[in-house]
Amino acid sequence: MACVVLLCADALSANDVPDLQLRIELDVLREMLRGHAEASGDYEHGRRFGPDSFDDPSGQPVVEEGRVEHCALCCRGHVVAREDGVVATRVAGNLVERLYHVLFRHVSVWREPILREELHGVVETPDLPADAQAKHFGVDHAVRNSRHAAIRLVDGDHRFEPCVGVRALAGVDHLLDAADGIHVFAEDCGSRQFHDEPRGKVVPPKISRERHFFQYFQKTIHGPTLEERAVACVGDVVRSGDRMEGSDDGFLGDRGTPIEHSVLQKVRCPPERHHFPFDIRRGVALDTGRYLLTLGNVAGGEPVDHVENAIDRATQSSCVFSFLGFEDRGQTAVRAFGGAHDRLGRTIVGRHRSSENGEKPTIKSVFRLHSVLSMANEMAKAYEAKLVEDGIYESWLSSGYFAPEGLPNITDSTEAFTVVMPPPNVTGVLHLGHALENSLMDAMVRYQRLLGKKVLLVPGTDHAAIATQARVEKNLMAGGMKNPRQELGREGLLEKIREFAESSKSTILTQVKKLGTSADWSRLAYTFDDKRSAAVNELFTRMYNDGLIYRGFRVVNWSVKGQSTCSDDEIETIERESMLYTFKYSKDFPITISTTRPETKVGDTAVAVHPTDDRYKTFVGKTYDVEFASAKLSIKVIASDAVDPSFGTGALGVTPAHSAIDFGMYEVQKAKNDPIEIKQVIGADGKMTADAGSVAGMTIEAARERVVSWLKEQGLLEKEEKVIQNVGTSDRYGDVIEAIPMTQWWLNVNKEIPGRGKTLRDLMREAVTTGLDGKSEQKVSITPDRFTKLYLDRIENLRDWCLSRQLWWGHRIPAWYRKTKSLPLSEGELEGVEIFVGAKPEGEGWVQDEDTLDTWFSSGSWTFSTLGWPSFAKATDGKPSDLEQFHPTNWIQMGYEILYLWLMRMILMSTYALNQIPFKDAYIHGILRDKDGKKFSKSSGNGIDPIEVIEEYGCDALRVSLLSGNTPGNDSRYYIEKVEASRNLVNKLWNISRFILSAKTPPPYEGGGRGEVEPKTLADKWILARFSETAKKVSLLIDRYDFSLAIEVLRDFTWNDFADWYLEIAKIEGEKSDILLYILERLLILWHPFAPFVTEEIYKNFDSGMIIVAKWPTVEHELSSEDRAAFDQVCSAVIAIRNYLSEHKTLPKDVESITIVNAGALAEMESVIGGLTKVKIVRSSMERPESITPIVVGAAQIFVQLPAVDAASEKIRIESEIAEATKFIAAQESKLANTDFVARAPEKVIAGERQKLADLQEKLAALQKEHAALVS
RNA sequence: GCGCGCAUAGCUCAGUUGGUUAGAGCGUCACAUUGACAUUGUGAAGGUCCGUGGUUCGAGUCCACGUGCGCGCACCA
Repeated sequence: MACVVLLCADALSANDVPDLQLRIELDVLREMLRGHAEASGDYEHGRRFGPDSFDDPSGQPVVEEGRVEHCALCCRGHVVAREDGVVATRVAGNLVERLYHVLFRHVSVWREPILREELHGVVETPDLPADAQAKHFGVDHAVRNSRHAAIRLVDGDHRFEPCVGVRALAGVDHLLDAADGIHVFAEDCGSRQFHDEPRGKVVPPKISRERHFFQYFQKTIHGPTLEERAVACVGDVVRSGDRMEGSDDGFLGDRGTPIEHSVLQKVRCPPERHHFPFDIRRGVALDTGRYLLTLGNVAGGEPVDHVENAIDRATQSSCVFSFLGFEDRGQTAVRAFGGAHDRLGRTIVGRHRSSENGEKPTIKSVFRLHSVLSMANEMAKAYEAKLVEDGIYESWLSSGYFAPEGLPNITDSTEAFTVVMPPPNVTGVLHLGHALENSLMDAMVRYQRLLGKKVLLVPGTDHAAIATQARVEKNLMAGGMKNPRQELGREGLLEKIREFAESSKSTILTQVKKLGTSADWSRLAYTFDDKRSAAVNELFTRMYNDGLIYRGFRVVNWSVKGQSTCSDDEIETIERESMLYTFKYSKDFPITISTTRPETKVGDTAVAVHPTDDRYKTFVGKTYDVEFASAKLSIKVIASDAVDPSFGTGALGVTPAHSAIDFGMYEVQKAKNDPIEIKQVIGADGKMTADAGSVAGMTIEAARERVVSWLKEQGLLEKEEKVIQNVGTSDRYGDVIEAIPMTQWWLNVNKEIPGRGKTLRDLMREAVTTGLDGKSEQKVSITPDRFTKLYLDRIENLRDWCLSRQLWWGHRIPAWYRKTKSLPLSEGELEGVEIFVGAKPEGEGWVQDEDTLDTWFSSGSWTFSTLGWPSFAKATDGKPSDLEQFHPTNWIQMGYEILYLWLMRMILMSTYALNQIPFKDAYIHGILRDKDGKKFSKSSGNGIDPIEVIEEYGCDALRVSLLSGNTPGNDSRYYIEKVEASRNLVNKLWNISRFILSAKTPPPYEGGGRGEVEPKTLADKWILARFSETAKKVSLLIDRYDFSLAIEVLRDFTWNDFADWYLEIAKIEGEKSDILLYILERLLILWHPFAPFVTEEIYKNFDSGMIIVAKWPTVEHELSSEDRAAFDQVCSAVIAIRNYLSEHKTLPKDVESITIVNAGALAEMESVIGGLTKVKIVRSSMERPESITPIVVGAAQIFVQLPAVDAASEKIRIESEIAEATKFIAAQESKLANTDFVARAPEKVIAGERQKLADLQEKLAALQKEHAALVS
């Protein structure tokens, strides 16, 4: 079995290792590490865990002879060989990580050694399999967080996070795992835990970047034989001919030059050298096969001369070396020590030059260096979102551009664009769903701002009555309280909730800002603040006065746990198994009935049958007195259409007090003047009432058992069967909803509104169909359209809305009673009570209703209560009010799960109060799910904090990843890989900009924008036209709310057209700065809605103010079809040549020349073709070279002069091309031979097809000619 | 039971009113890479567009039926 040993120099002594070869390595490695430890000030730590602490609990030799096939890396830690030949390793090491970073990551992280104490968090963990452990620690996460951790490390406070330790492990494991499915066991350091069993197989890396490195590593380190690798350890591998000369002008010089590959220097190594040499004393150089990677030693605080000595030694041993030094914080000077030249004699690594003032630079951190660079005026090598985002957001805030009044060139007549933010609940922290919402909203709003509109995004939060109260009560109960309401009382609990809500609110608002949301914070609203409360009271009062709100006795949804009613929309139905009992009330009772709720049967007052059911016809109208479980029941047999004669016995026991359906029958009977009784047997406390006979006072469950056993005793139970039943549960408290009759406040949706001639239902319907009062500008469109249908369906089945809640956290109902001792709970008590609705009435004895309003009552008024209704609805001093300017709002986004809860109520409230729709367009998005398609939720523990993602990848990357591939109304999944890809895209944009801006500083801005540019070459024309197309398309797509496609189009242009084609051509043709800047500036604007931060940061290089208020570009550049065809041909030619070279396994540098015959448009693009294919000589010619077979691109033939070509394989290539062409020609011909097609298809389509055929035929002819030549 | 959605490359998803040889990202394989970018470049492999039938000159796209998955609503006595 192949093993990888992860060795620990500190822990091993050579004597432990029987294998000589290995022992040599170990010696060397240990020496190396010691040197490393010494130099890094780490030695003492190393000693603490030195050889003495090594002790193999199993008594096995540390490494069994012949077992070890790879010796890869070294590190502090421990090695244990197990009987199965697997070598378990214990790794604490930072060296591995250092190597790892050095090898694969440029600068970036330079970790200080991990202290054992800090690792305890990791060490002290339960024994879990490694993958579970990885999950437990979030290893992937930790990997991603390494940079973040490093920052903390070098800040000098040495606060280590457990993830740092895991990070080290993860890195090593991945490296090793890359070997070949080897079992690698990683253990944490610390002798205390030494006797632990290894923890199992480590999961392979998931993140692409990491994988890439491993492959790279694997390819290069794991050479074919042990000898090679062993010898590589000795250090003396670079031949004396590889000179190492000092130089002062290396690019690591003293002039503040960017460090480039600072720690990692790439040095061309003779190809035959495939070893990784180490300098045993002072540094490490790894030959990866292509490069010799040299790593300078780290001298943590050591004087430079020490390092210099090291260099000398290193140089003597002919090991290529480089060293770096850094001065203290804030200084830009970076020094390179040592030097090296590549084979061409060019300086690769600058040699050290002592600092002028004689001070010795010391190495503190690599990361700091990066910061230094960012602080300097040049663009950093990679976009570091973390370093710029907060600053940029600050600058937006202080610019005033978030407020519509603060925007430039705004007048009263400027078109407004308003969006209200769906207010996040103040129940904790934001989740990824919020990140999606903010990305959508902010992209939209920024786009509109760039179009020059008077843009307002109103931010706010929602007190979320039930959700918040439930959360706080839960927290209190988790803290040991039994019944928070009882123990704290109304005011006490409210105080707690308020406290929680305020802290949660401030957290949330900070997070919303982190997401880059360009909201007008001066208009910040809260559903529970004074202004919004005033709007709520006003609405309630008006509706009451209009007779729409009434107090009614009704069966309501009751949550025993929450001690409150809830609306139909707040119920979540779940499936569960339950028993269906079939029985008679008594022996004499003529009809058998079924139920799943036997305990409620003590409240039965009737039995219902279908009117046409012959079985029971004779009983209808009769009343039977029975004694059921010691309760005296009077059961009347009634007929009702609601009964399904085919279900069960076709007869139904009617419990008016505890079933909405039955209550309906109760009302029908009352209306028919043939009333049945109503008898409440379940109380609000979830227990049986005094009316419940023998089960009075019992819990529901106990009562059920009791009734069932009674039925059995009496021999009344006929059948017992298991059924799957849907029951409603409270979505906040989770308990099963009981139906209980109560007096509550209701909103009547079917009553005509005085003076309007319409009901609320009518208004809600009109708003999405014809528009209010038939006005099309008062019509709400819903994207995607299918939700309109759902909405209308719901409208048709709408029932009165139960408004009152027995919660404390919320708007107290503005109703006052007089002459009541306690609040009425039953129908009868409604009478004789004086009710006043509005602000507190005059006079004595008024008591306010204890209840609060459904939270959606206040949310429903959100679009206009945030804009000043009712107090500031009118213009003052001739200035239009917010309401006049910004309502109806233009656009809103929300998830489909609140379509009924919120969208509907907003339409209701707004059409009622203002006779205006709340918004013109509603964009409905789906739910964001985790990578397995599961909903994010606290209980499944799959929650992801968007802020953490932002810290790691940047806000722009998160936004782009959430918006791309996400279509309206459809759920989407969240993948970290997607964020990574988006981060790469953002970085690409950054580097494109860096390249362009480093060539030329944008000229001063002159009002009206940087002037138009004139294309000089074909490529110029092409890119300008492509950009023009892109800009138009992006506008169109955003107008259609197709953010995903807009991003795709932008990405395609940015990466493929602009970076990969045009920028490469620009390098060849030169003198493109004007066009590049022209496009870049406008491209940044197109990107800005999606990636606001990076674009703003880059835009600083343009003297054009802030990009947030830039002008959306309109670009008009056309491309003639000839030019387009010509450019396409160039591209095809380049691709064909690359392809050809790839097929022939030939590098471009080995191609002597390329000759193009019948070049046509290609003739003037020779240098471009040469540049793009990296072939030095490209020429067009009338004469074809002898004995080469060309690539055929259109009419042109391209002859590539390879060192050697096999005629037979050429023949095969041509033949396969001929076959392919023939196939398509045949298809094409048959299509055109179809008379129906020619007769009926549009002209344009036919012409296109003909052209295609002609092109193919031309190509085929050329191919056949070549084939003939080859054969002859 | 009624209604809605989804089914396209190994994975996640795009695919605008029907019109090239169906796309992207990630992943895979091979190669390259010291002057913007290893967060890179180049090339390749990979698809019966769930099935059947229909409309049409032409269907991933429209229609019907079927299959599988998901969701909503109602019923759930």
